[in-house]
Amino acid sequence: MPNNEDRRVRKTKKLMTDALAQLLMEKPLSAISVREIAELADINRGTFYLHYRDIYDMARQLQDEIIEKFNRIVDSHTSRESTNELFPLLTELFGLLSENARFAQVMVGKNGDAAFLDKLKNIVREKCLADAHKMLNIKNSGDFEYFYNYIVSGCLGVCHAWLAGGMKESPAQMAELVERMMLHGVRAVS
Amino acid sequence: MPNNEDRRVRKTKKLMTDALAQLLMEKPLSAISVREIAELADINRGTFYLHYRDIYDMARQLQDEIIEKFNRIVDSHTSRESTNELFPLLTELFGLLSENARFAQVMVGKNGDAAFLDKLKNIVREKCLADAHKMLNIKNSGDFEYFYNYIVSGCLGVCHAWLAGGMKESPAQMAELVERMMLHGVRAVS
DNA sequence: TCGTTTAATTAACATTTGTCAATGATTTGG
DNA sequence: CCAAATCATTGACAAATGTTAATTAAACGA
Repeated sequence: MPNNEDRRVRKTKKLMTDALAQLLMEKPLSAISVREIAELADINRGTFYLHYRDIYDMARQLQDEIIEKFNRIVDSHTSRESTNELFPLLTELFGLLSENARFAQVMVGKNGDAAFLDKLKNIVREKCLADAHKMLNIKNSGDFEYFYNYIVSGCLGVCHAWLAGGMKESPAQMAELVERMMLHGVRAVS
Repeated sequence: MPNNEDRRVRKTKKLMTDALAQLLMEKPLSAISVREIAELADINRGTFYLHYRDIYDMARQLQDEIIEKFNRIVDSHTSRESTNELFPLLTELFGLLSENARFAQVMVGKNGDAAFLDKLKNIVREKCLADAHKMLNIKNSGDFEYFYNYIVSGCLGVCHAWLAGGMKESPAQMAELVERMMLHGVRAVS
């Protein structure tokens, strides 16, 4: 039992997923039809609806698999007394992206889904805000909300650039770069 | 001649645009149908297709109107010998957002369109990269691409937070805040 | 104001999307 | 291996989407 799903389900889901990944390389989700996926995956069109409500539901479920892993990583780095070690957390997160690059690359890019980015942002918000205050050494300012958004969105932009550029750097290298930018800003780096 | 379009076109386009804006307040573009827009705007469904190919085409055209204005503002601040004055440019851009808040707020948010953000980023890339090197005082590093993405995406995240929060601050206040974050990072602010 | 031009409506149509019951095929647990 | 359960396929269907030609209505220029 390699999974707790029926082997047939795994097979057809993989077929559909591969088809979607292929289609996403050339057009946005909004231009992809169920019929296309079914034809490319060589399955009956009705079969699609046994698993997903529509194209967007399919994308959301695939996203949620990544989100869940993202969540677990963040949890494992904030629960244990929060040593405030940013680098190991970032390294793991970049590793997660590279392992799921096929979809993450699209979902974070111009053909991507803003809701996916929003979910990622909210996870960070809920779980890292306390730490963020400490780490960033921000005197409790009314502008904190903007600082937070600047940093988190900036990081996601870097993730996108990394994925789009073919992930030339290692997760550890990216973690180091991002940590420095977060803590000291761009100018202090170089 | 208040516009170069037929008065009827202006009227129906406004009806459709208002209907879309209203619908976008409660659901994403992918959940909005042509039929809904037509009913809400009280026009014939076929009339929609005289102006737009589909919902996404409509959104894209509305985006492009904002993009065009964005472009003009950036141009007017980079063409004239580029005094490198960031603050006036940012102030105008935040002003543009506030004037088009009804759509900008959605397009930048979680129900938004990643392609819209991508276009904005690319405008900045094409027109501000030279200036950015000077302003940010970055020694030509291989990581420049990441710095650039961090800053631009960070700024867009701040724009989103500002729009989503009801635009409590003035464009000038936001310009000042963003300028400081861009040049000196978050930590140096507060 | 009048004729011309252009847009909006209507109604019919083809295509696509989503749903469903019946059937056939495969997996799983025993 | 067998039987029960689960899944995929098929074909039919309703609803939604997109297209079109003919008609009606409105705006424009002179």
